[in-house]
Amino acid sequence: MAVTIKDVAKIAKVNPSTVSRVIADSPLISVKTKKVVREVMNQLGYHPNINARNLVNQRTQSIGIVMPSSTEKAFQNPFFAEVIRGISSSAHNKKYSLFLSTGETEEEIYDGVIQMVQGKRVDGIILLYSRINDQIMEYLIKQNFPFAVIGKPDKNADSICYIDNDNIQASFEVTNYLIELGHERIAFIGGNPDLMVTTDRLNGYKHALTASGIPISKEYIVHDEYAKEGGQEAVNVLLSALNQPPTALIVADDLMAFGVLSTLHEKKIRVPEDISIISFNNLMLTEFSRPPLSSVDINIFQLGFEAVNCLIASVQHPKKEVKRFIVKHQLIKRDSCQ
Amino acid sequence: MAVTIKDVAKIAKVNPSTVSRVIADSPLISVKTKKVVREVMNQLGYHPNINARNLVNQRTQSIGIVMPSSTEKAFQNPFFAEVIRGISSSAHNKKYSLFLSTGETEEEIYDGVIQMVQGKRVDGIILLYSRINDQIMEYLIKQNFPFAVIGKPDKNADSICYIDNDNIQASFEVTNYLIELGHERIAFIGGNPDLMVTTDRLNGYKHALTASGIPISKEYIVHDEYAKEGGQEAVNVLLSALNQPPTALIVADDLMAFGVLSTLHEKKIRVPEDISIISFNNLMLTEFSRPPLSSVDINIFQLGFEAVNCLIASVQHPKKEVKRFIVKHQLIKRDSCQ
DNA sequence: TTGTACGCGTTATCAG
DNA sequence: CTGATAACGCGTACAA
Repeated sequence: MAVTIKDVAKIAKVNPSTVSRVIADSPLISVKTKKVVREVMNQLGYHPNINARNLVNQRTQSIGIVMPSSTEKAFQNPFFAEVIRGISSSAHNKKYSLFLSTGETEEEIYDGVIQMVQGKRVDGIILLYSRINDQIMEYLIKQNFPFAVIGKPDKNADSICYIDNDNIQASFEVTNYLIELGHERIAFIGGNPDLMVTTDRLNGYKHALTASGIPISKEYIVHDEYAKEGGQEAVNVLLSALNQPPTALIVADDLMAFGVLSTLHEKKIRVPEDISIISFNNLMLTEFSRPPLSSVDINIFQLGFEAVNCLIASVQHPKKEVKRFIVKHQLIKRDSCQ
Repeated sequence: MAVTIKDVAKIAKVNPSTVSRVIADSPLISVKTKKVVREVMNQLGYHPNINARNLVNQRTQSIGIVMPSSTEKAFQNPFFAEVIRGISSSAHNKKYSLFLSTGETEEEIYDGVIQMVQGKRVDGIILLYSRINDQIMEYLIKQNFPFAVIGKPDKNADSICYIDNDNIQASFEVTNYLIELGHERIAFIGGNPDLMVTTDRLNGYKHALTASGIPISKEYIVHDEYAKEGGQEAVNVLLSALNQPPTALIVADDLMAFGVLSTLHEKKIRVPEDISIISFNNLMLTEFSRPPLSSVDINIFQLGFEAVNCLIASVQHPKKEVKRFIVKHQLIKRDSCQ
């Protein structure tokens, strides 16, 4: 059995409550007593039992992280490693721990969240994605449980704490960049259309076209979730089936863009000579592709970092208005557009 | 205040202990009582308080995951997402939750582990990497705390529960593959030499050379940690500075291989015509590189999956001999070698 | 088959 | 400044 507060108390010849106060560094305790107690603590190798502490405090100093279903290909996107890095960094600063959701299906993850919340295992939750009609988000709202979303909620956006890029604007700029390069036949390859990030990027693209008087063609808009298959299929649809194939591609995600690049190469279509391509997220890998991929840096790390800050703020001051944060983006020009 | 076991008891007109037994589905309780209690539980929306349960049970049904320091570039390697996917899958099967270490420096992570262990926050720990003289591992051994390592421990290997590939053999095969293709000037680009995986892969390479009577040249062995800089520097050292440059490269990690590929391209050195290249891990991305990268599939998912199995086995039967698992590997030939 | 009583390790309130 | 005591929510011997 591990050493408890009582053991320390006994040896230090004080009451357990005194030891507890020493741990909390209460100013009520005399310097002398503190010193004695701390010595005994070190000597015995005392460490507080976190479960007991959580139980009595009614809070856990830990945050639940909800990832997409691990069966989804999206899970493997380095995006998540990077948000978690940001989350981890800020959480550590604020002395919070991280709890990971597990589960392969929607349903399993949903149940896991309920366990976390009702079981009082975490003080707040961060959703690493935002999609339409998400039951988890609805549940958290109904429970009035503190949470933060990375991405833009599909509804109730004004009462939800979320951290996002201005994806509409980013996509608008990207599209304009291509237009300025002289392109008019610009296609959009999106990911899962249920994700808000996809719709936002699509909308920015549409706005930009409209603003420049270029008609929006349904044939130029393709959705596909998976990097490889998506890449192949999208390219086939856009370049083989159309008699007016696009001269530039906007791809909603770097990973998918890799798939597209690879398919284009197989088809002996040169980038950027024959077709330009630009994507989003600016993963570390974009500089290694051939040609190096132009991409929008969305500061993934900061998304995670600020999510924790916002969440903790709303955990500590549940009444205050919800915090929000828009993380800056930046178009990184490499060699995939001309 | 949330609904507790007492609330349920009161309404169901039974004793709290009876409710507790119903939760545990004790065979002592009559079917009738169970039904009544369960109805009340549903009606009130009862969920057990996990902290209270952890406290009394002296176990938490959760596993601590220790990643490399988040400042290290290695953190971003998709390898980790994939192990965690495997861990998550098995953990969920076995009703275990996951707890993530945070911390940027060595020291912070070490402290975090101590908190987890002494605070009784987790029942066991999985180390996602293995390197020489790891203080965390030494601590866990000293504490006799259940843990599993992904990779091979540098010492006490026979008393530690670990999950690994046969990296020596894998590297041996890879090297032979290149030798069979007719290469004799084969270089090795390794990662962090403190990692066991690096040494194992290096050793397999050396064995194979020796077995074929090819002398081992120090000039052909380069270590570099980072994908990009590593790629550039390694290529410079090997191809520009030597008067007998290698005709084939074995790279210890796909990510680094990307860096190498990119640098080679800048230098207008063709792969595989001018130089062959092969690497390890078979990340999803390897098929997108140009040329698609030959790589060793090490079944990352399974590494994580089995790690949980081994760990839980040793949590539940601390006396039994430690479990081990060697995950199979497979050489995936693509187009980067000739 | 169910109820009683106690303990798990802390913190917080109230005396002193 | 410190001690005694009552929670926190649950599980489990022991009793009935």
